[in-house]
Amino acid sequence: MLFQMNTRPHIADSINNSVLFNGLADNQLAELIKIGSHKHLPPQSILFHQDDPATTCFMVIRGRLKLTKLNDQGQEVIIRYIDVGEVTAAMAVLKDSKYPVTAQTNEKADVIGWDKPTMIRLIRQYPDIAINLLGILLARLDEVQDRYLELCTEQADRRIARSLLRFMQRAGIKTEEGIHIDIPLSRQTIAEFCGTTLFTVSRTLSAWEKNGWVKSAHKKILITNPHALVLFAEAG
Amino acid sequence: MLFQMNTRPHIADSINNSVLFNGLADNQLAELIKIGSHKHLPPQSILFHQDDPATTCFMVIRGRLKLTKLNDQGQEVIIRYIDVGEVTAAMAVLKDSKYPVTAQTNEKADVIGWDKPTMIRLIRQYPDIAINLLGILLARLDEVQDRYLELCTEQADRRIARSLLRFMQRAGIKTEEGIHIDIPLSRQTIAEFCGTTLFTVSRTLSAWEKNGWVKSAHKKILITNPHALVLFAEAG
DNA sequence: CGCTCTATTGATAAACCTCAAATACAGTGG
DNA sequence: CCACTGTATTTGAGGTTTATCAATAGAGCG
Repeated sequence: MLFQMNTRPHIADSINNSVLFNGLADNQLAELIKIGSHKHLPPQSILFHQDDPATTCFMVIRGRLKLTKLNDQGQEVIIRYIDVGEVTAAMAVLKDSKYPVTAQTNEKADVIGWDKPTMIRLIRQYPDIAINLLGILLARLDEVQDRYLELCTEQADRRIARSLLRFMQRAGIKTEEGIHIDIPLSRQTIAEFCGTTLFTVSRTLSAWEKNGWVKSAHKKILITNPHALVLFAEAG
Repeated sequence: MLFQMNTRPHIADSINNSVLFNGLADNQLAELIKIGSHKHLPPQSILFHQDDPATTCFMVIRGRLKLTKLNDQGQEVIIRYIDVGEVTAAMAVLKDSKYPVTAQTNEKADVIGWDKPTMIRLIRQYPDIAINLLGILLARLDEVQDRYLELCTEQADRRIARSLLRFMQRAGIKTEEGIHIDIPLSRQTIAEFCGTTLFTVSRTLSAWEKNGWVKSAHKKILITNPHALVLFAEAG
């Protein structure tokens, strides 16, 4: 176990810093790493599809998962991103529950999966996991409800601003030029996240680039004036 | 306890049929009824406000709560309804978590509240409660995400159709004329539920009334052709 | 009966989507 | 290194949806 933790320090770190397994001892975490099924995902691959929902709970060890939903016409909407140390398909734990979302990668990623019986056993063994899971779900419910409110009441440019700020909070890296968002974000991707079209996103970002609020180049976004963006998002 | 259960059969029924307390024995339920703080809510009253989030978990015993969110400009959006036997503000259980929504009544309602220490004690005593709560949260997360998808990708009339169908599922009563929705639904209310305006709802319902799909009269909605509504919602 | 809240309907305008065409960019294989 | 190819992005024109505003009518309630 120690060997594993030394050769793959990122795995132990991810699990150790995860909210789900918060409170567990080191040897318990090592056990988790051992019993989980490790999976490497190449870029643009699908971990599970909404038409065939996961029965396994996954934690991201490296990279990032994109959780999406498709409607009848095949239009895609981004529900959220799952970062390192975060879990998805935790509902595989619960009997009779389906959670129709699709998880895919933009860039290569590694995940650990624990199947239903294992998760149930884990929860019985460490009841804190259930409590942690409750907290995670509540945070996500709250976030989606916030975005639902925004989608209902705000217009596209403000939703785009809020989306950028959300991405910034999740994956922002400070540079001397500004805050760089460390996710490859196409116009299409941003549009799918906040419910608009890539054209509207393009026009809006062009305008903000003229204002000096952002700088963008092919899937890379740099926020040069976060303050202005916040003011715009909140007050118009 | 038996006395209480006999004089207020609806309370015991509500708790007994609740998902949250599923699996608990009768005497345990009676205990819950006893230790909870009972509250009667007149129509149009606010149980808790998003600016002052609840620290108590509430279960609806009679009537129905409306959960809403307000944005900066005071525009209201309906997150969901909490029916008899359902709970809200369950996050009061978790330390450090805030859940900024407003719970209010349209018509008079009764609720039982359990404060944070009580809920924590209950969960420790009956771990099934945490599992049940997980299931409830997952179902709600899924529902909001569905509506998020719809709001992103579908236009107003189809969202209205889907909203009516959701209300029908929750509060539909079969009559010889059709299915009556047993919630007072104004045009404004429907609009706040699916992210449009009362004018669009009014026009849409007028059109459907001409089609013979629905019949409506002052906050009362009767769905006379559910099948047509389903077809319209799914296929356009 | 009058007051207030709700609903209808029309006219207008704004936001934003759709489509088209041009340009820029990244990666690939010669 | 360069042409080639497919993907991203930009920008414009035009059209549709839907919000906004206004004016009126109806329903419920004291």
